[in-house]
Amino acid sequence: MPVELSCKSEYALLALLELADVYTSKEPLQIRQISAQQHIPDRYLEQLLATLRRGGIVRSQRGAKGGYLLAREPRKITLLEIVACLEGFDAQAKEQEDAAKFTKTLEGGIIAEVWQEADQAAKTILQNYTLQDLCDRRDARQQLDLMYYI
Amino acid sequence: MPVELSCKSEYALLALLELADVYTSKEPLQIRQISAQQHIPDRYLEQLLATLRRGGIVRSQRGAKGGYLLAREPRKITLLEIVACLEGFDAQAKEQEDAAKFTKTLEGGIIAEVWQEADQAAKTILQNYTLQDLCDRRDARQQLDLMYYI
DNA sequence: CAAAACCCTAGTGGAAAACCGGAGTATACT
DNA sequence: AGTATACTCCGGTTTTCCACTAGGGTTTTG
Ligand code: FES
Ligand code: FES
Repeated sequence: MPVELSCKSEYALLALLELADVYTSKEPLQIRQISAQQHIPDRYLEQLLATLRRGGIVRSQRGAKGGYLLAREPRKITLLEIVACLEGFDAQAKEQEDAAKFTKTLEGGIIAEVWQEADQAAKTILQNYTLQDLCDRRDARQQLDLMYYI
Repeated sequence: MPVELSCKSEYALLALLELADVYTSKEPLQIRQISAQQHIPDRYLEQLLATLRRGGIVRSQRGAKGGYLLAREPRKITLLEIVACLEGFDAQAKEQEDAAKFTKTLEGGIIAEVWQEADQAAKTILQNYTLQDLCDRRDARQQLDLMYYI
């Protein structure tokens, strides 16, 4: 119940998985291709990729034959970093003001502490997964499904 | 970033802390008193307490001289139970449909799995805190603040 | 019976999230 | 150089959700 998976993060992860698949080719992937493949509204995905670029997770190449590439190897990109990039900036500010509001009262401060502990636990999980891990896991699953099919 | 603390949960926890304080007296506490003490909109708190009652966390006594009491000792009420009661029912349904939507595609399923793992980690934290723990922690903090003041 | 409390159900307002559109800018290819 | 392509910036719209409000009903006390 407590951990949210926003539409934003989901779209971004799907897009990054696509980029991770073609990472070794060094060829950029275009918004259109990704949005068609993963059924994501292209104009919206554009915004997300721009945010990821500003966050240093993705590189972009402008002009004809342009597109997006991962800025680093999939092994070096954690899920926490991704979601922090997308929701982190304003969310972090939001969190600060929430903490401030709560800490005005003693009880509120205690509650905020416990919630931060829970939050930290969830973050640690996401910290320990990389894009590569997701790819590997998906490939393994696909193999398994194939074997069952036969 | 990922763990939400909704207004609902916050209000409910504050109210339950009040109830926990007077638990031994076996005297019911009224909505008005709680809302005044913790600055919670009374009409809203009413709904939350109703939900907590349906969830078996709180008992109510109707009529004049009525009010609310904890259904069990504070030691036997976990924070997870509280938040699950408040956001759980529709959130759980929501979660199911999300999982179903994601699992339609292979990538979506993988992502959902990871998120559930993170969610589980956060839940475990909340599972291991009871209302009594919060009270104790608050009291300890209060003592400390007092000592610094002197 | 009347007052005090809880009990239900619905509805409102506003903010945030998701999504769309248009004009601008860089790049590649001919 | 010129044109097509694709990213970039920024503003607007739609939709969804949440905190909150409201009104009428039921139970208990005295
Ligand atoms: S019920 Fe909300 S994450 Fe499981
Ligand atoms: S930034 Fe969202 S919980 Fe810490």
